[in-house]
Amino acid sequence: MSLRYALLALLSAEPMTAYEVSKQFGASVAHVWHAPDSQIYPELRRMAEAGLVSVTRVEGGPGGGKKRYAMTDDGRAALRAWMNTPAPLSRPRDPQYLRAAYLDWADPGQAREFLLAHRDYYREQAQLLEAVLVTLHERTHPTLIARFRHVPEPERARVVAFRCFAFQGLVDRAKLEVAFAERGLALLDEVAGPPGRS
Amino acid sequence: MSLRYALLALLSAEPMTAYEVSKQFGASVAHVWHAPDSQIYPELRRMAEAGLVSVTRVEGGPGGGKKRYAMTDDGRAALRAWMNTPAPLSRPRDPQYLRAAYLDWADPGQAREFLLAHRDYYREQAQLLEAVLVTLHERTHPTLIARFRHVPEPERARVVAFRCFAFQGLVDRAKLEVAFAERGLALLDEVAGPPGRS
DNA sequence: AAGAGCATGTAAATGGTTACATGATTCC
DNA sequence: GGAATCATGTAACCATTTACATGCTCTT
Repeated sequence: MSLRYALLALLSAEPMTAYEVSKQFGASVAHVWHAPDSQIYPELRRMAEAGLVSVTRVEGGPGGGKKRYAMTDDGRAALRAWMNTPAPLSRPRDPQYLRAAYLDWADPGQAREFLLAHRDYYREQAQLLEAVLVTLHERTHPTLIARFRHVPEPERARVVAFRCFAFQGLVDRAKLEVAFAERGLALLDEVAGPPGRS
Repeated sequence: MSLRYALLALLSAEPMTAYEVSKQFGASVAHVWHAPDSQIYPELRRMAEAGLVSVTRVEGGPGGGKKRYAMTDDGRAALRAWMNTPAPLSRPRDPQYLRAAYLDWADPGQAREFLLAHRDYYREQAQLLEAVLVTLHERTHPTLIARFRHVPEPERARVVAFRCFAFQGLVDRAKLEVAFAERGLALLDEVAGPPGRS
């Protein structure tokens, strides 16, 4: 059900076509809640059926017959209600750490590959997230710009602060994963003995 | 599919009845891959059908007609193969951070509740995980004891090292979440203005 | 004229959650 | 005798993944 609220959060910035949703999603909300197009399109339709968003056909422009989705008052209320509803903390389900815990079952070479991939992925993520964080601080993030067109100045600082709070958390997490992988790599060297000392 | 390998990893320690699996699961693997009984029992049956585990009926003892599951050579091979197969990194899907990013939509009171719950949950998790970590270091963890009955001494250090590596990672993560929640709480105070200075 | 990107999905399978269902045994 | 816990699941539903499917428009 979170996808629904992830989409509402995005649409709260401004009305968009499904395609724009799908693209802007990738640049913001997807960092906390990934979803492929094949989930976004049907969910938008269901949200329209539920009255959380309104649909208006837009003619002209590239690809005739686009639909423009706009959050309704019901949608706004639903998002607010969800935000105010305490949710049970999600139980861990992490294939990466599952592997890490039982890495004695893997070939040493594969274990190294696994940890290198982990490190590199989160290094890249950290960079990417830091780049997003900068655009949030500078208020140059596209979705933020769109949102601020109808948010009065006094509230803007508050919005920026929460977005930055979350993205800083994501950056910290990514860096933690890098450190984790590096400790794992050091451990592999240790367990195998230092190179050249078979 | 990870559940299957989580269960194999657990059964690699020693043969167990489904009930023992379900209980020991909670004390070890569940920290990286949670699963309820209603998922464990059917999955064990499917694993037996696939020949990854063997089933023998055990009479006597409490509750006549228990089944004892033991990992087969095929199971061992499947676990090893899975461990050596690079898996794509899992995309983020985190309801907690989704909320955090859009906390401007929540009532300040609810936002505080949310962050307090987050902090307390991960504080407790950190404690719990640290307790598990100690039993791993000391080699008093039940599953580890069972496993070591058929693992020769020279390999034991390696096994302990990887388990500790993963659980230390989990502890670090939990602590990061506590720090995250605390930064959020500080932010709430800041945004609302310090108390007594309306 | 070809290729990138716009635009919109459907279908089938898998995996996971929630709620329910039942009966034995051991400890107090 | 009652409570806890041992012991084993089923059924229905919901969410997610993967793969496929189609056709337009703008740029080079």
